[in-house]
Formats: sequence, C-alpha cells, structure tokens
Amino acid sequence: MTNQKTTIVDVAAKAGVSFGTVSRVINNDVHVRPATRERVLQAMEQLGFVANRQARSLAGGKTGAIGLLVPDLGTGYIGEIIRGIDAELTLQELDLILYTTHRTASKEANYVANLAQGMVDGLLLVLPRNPADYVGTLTQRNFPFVLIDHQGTGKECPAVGATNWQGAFDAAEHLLKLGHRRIGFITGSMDLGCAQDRLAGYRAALRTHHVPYTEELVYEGTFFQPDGFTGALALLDVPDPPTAIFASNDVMAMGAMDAIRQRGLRIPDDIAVLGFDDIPQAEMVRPALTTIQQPLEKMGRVATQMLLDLLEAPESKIQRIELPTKLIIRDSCCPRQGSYADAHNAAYSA
Amino acid sequence: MTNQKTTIVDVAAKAGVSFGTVSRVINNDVHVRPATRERVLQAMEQLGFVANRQARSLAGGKTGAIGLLVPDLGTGYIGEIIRGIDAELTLQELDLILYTTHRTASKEANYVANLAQGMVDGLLLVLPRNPADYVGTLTQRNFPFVLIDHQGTGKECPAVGATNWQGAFDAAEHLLKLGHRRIGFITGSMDLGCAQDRLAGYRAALRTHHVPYTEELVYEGTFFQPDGFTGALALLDVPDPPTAIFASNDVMAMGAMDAIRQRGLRIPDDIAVLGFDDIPQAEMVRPALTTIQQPLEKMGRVATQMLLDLLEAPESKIQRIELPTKLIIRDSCCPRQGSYADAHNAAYSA
DNA sequence: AGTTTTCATGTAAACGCTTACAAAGACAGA
DNA sequence: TCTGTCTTTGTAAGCGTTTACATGAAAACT
Repeated sequence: MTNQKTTIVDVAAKAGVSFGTVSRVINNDVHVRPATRERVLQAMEQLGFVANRQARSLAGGKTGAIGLLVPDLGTGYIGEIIRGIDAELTLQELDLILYTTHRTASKEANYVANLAQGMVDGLLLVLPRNPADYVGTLTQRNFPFVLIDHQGTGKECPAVGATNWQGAFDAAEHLLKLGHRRIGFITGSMDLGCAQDRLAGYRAALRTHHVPYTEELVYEGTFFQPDGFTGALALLDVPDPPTAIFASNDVMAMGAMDAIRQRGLRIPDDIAVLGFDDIPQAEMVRPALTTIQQPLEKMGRVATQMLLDLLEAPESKIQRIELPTKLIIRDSCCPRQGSYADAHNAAYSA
Repeated sequence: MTNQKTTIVDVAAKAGVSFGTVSRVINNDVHVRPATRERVLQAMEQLGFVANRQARSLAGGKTGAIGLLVPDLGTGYIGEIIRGIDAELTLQELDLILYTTHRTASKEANYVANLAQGMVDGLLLVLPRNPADYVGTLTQRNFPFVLIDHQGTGKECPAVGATNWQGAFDAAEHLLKLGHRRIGFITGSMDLGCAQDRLAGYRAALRTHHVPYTEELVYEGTFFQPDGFTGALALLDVPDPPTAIFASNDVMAMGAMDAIRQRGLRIPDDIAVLGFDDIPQAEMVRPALTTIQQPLEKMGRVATQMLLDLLEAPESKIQRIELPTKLIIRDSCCPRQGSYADAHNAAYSA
C-alpha cells in the first residue's frame, strides 16, 4: 500500500535524476535511456508511487476518466449497458465516473457542462433526454462523446443504438403471424427517439399485414412498470379488447402480465404478451417472456470502443451504429385461441 | 453551456475584484461583503463559470467525489445498493467514481491504493474480498471509508450489513415450522463473512428445533446462479433427498428452481425453495420466491450517510450497523406434503 | 582533431485553484 | 483627532504534474 504522499520529486531524488525525467518515464517518453528508465521504475516501485490524477490533468494531460450519464439505475436495462462499458474501460485502465440524472432534463445539461469542464476525457450518454441542448457545444468544442440508445432527431453525432423500428416490426409481425388481429401497444416515453421508432415499427407491421391501426389500442406509457399495469387494464377495457399486448419494454410487459392475471385471464392462452429489451428478468418470469432482444451489453461495449477511437483520433468521422435486435420466442405468446387456421394463413399471406 | 475556459481570474476581472475574493465566494467564506459577493455571483453567472475540480482538489481542498468499489455488476443485488448510494450522494452534490474489481482480490487492494491517493474524499466498499489488506492502512491514514455487507472478521471498522445470521435462522425456522426436516442448504462463497453467517444461522435453527445437521445436505456454492442449479441437482441425488432447499441468495435459488423443474418435480408441492436477498426478480419469478429480504437500497443509503458523517468528523466513533432482514413469504414454500399435522405440531413445539 | 548533429537530461513556467499572510479600510473608544 | 481593533480585500506561494526550451554530453560526420 502506498505511503502518505509520494511525488515525482521523491522518486527523482531516490533515482538520482530530475523530476522531469520521472515525468518522462511515467508518460513513456522515448527520450529516456533504458538504464535510467529502469532505475526510475525501481524507485517508483519501492516508494509505492502513484501519479496524482488531478495534477496530471491540471497540467494539461488527460484525466484518465470518462463520464457516464444515465437516467437512472432502477431497471436492469441500464445495468446491462454499464456492464459492457465497464468491461471495455477496465481493459484500458480508464476510470468511470457515474452520474444519474434521475430523468431530469435540466440536470443532464448541467452535468454535461461540468464534466466537459475538465473532469473527464470523454462522455457516454445513455438515453439522453434532450441532447440538442449540448451536442452542439460539445461538437464545436470537439469534445469526444457518444450517445447510447438515442435516435438523433437533429444533427449527426456519434451514437450507437439498436434497430428499434425493425425490432418492433418483427415483434408485431410475430403476433400477426400467430393470428392476432387486435394487438394492444403500450408505448414508452414518446419524447425518446427509441419509443417513437418502436411505435412506428408496430404501425408498419400492421400496415404490411393489412390490419387497420386503431388509436384505442395504443396506450401511452413512460417505460415504467406501473404504466404496463394500468395500460393493460385500460386496453382490456376497450370494446373488442386485444388478444395480444405488445409493450415497448420488458418491465412494462411484466406490469401488463400482473394486470392480466389480476383480471383472471391466462397468459398466453387468453392474452399474449410481448416485451422489448430482453432484460435478465424476462427469462425468469413465468410464463417466460417472449421479447425483442436488445444487445444491451454489446451496445455498451461498442459505444465505449467508439469513444476510445474518438479519444485517439478526435477528427475521425462521426458515425451512428445500429446493432440488430432479435426476436426471442419464449412462453408468453401463442396462436390466437381457437384460430390456428387463421394464424397459419396469416403467416403465409402477404 | 459554459464557455471554453473560464477561470476565477476572468470572473474576478469582470466583477472588479481580485481572484482571491472570487475564491472566497466559491468557498462560502464569511469574509466577503454581501454587495461584493453579489457582484461576483453575477459575474460567475454571466460567464457560465464552473470551478475546475482538479485544480480545487490539487490546491488542498476536497475532490468532491467518493469512490465506490464493487465486485461486479451482474446481479440486481449490487444495483440496488448503488441506487441507495446514488440517492444520498446526489443530495450532497458529490460525484461517484465506480470501480469494478471483477471479483479479483488483487485488483481490490490496488484500486484502494490509487483512490485513496487523492482521487476521492472517501471510499465505499461493497462485499470486499480481503479488506484486511488495506483497512489497516486506511485507518492509520485516517482515510474515511465504509464497508458494505461484510462481517469484519478482524479489526473494528465502519461497516453496514444485514442480520445475515438472524435472516438465515428465520428462513430455516420457517421451513421447519412448515414441517420440513430434510432441508438442503446451498452456501455462498465461504470466504465472505455473510456466507458464513448464513450457514451458521441455518445450523442454529436446526439445533433449536432438534433437527440433526448433516453435511450431505450442504452444498458449497459461490453465489452464482449455476451453483444453484448444480447444487440442487446434487442435493436431489442424496439418499433421502431434502423436501426443501434454502439457497444463500436469490439467484442461486432460481438456479435451483430450474434444476428442480428439470427433474420433473413441482415447486413448492414436491420441494420448497427459499432464497436470500429479495432482489427484484424474486417477486417476478413463478412461483414467486419466498426469501429473506435484505434492505439493499437502505444499506447503500445508510453506508453513504455514515461516510458523509466521517467526512465531516473524521474522528467520530467507528460503528458497525446491522440492518434487519425480513422473511418475505411468497409462493415457493408450502407445508411438507402429506404431513400437515406434523407441520402444525412442529410450529408450536419448542 | 574539430565541428556538427543527435539524444538524454535538467529547468522553468504553467495548469486553476486554496490559503496563509499582508495591506488597507472602517469603525470604535479615548 | 489619534490609536487600536476588526473586517474586507489583495498578494504570493504552493498543490503535483506536463511540456517547451535550454543545456551538455556523446556520437557522427569531415
């Protein structure tokens, strides 16, 4: 364990060189004689020297940390992404500074301002609320950052996301092919690009299969579990209620399952339920939830790699990567009851 | 959004004072005339000034950040704790620097060394692996830290945990009162204090109810889901297999449930399953898992508060807080089959 | 051998702030 | 009005680094 306060000056004294040389060793400067380097390294070892991060970054170097801004920590969703980020960062010996905005847009801009002001070398923004407020400044100042899971509505900027539209399309199509015609949809927070895309994917699937879109079957939620519960209740109350409910994320799907059960209906026999995300719980819930898998951990990894690239070559071309989603079929959906022929037909028509 | 680089000198110029006065305003020094303070505040506002953290801490102040060391991010377990920590920290406008040791003891000591070397003002250590390596140094240097969920086997140090012994005792007793006599137990990583305590609680309950302890009913796991699976399989294979399985945490309990189902047995009718932690999934799994609730989020909060106290009054008395666990009865346990009378008797005998 | 080039090393200034100390006002008591 | 005290403000040094520049020694030329 390191001693109270060992500075490069101490190391320099011990190694019999000037502190400048020590600094060069730390920074892997080529202009150090191998023998000298060795001597310095030994001194550092013996003294248990650890370079002071604050001083390094103040003096113009890098901070060795990247900032991560997330809306909250409530669901497994963010956790998965963080795992991916953490895995990549650990490889690079970079620190992770975590900020939770608690879904407050104003805090978001605030944090970004603070962080970009020297706390970190780069920024990872998960599910940003209103990135428009700061991406401009960030880009202009050439500060490296990557958006995760956000469809930039405006400017081009580095981002990684999933094929939300396609995923929702696949999900809805799966239900359609199972013979469902009345498919309830519970949206996410509609100010988020991903939520919009999922709704669009759902609508597109209906259109493709010539099933009319009705607003009464769409309930606007906010990605939280209670919305799934109340949403499902509302959907079950419409005249000619849906035979399937597609929720924009897994936790809302689970909320919906609770509501359906509370009404005394069976899943999937009476109502099919389909989610989005494939969080760990999706597999454990009973019946196991059929859902659209988002490669969350991978999104975290890829975003981090992009950021690291940006850190090395700040001028490299901005890009937006969309990772493919995947339909995971489990036990929460089955063909529409008493209409297997229908389902079969639907699956192979247009 | 803040401009490129605004320093206290800029603010001072704008406000017509010296930079020293600006610094005083930042640090809420009493020796500033109200009018002057106001002027400085305005200048700061107009310039969008944000004090540079690195510089502040370098110059002797606090870093305004606390470090959090966790073993991993895999299970919801840590996530819950982090939520509590984050909630408290946000209130204090402190930053969170997150480190993942990936369950490597050596990394742990390493990180602690680095962090204590000026990166952060205090340290929160979740499920520390071998704290003995560094608590000595930390204490000696009077560096504020709090251990979360670790039974300090050795020295006294600030820590918060749960009543693991009592929790396991309650759990085992619950099963005993339901009439179970052959109760399988799957341990956690036995190098962790909490795992030891849980085993001890289980044994104590057996003893209290005059049920013999047999080693063949104890399977040593490591807190990961696969251990639950293989553990349950092993336990079902012993002659006169258990009628109930108590796993040292929920994810292992879920692994056990999978194994039991795979054997074609019903839960809870054929085998009762009981977990520990009450992670969010416990409620969602079917049958819903009866478990011992650990107040994880609260543990995070309490630990953070302790750390904040320590930060303010470094000399305050060390303390170890144990938060009570609670038996949460759900659907994964029922009286031992065909022996309700037994169960009833057991419940009210010594 | 003398001169230039190269490379390793030392030195000083700067990064943006805190803080002890000095200086200058303000104000009271005599 | 003068002295002493208290309060506000300015100033300089220093926190532990990096980095541009200067220096000196060794190596490579002629």
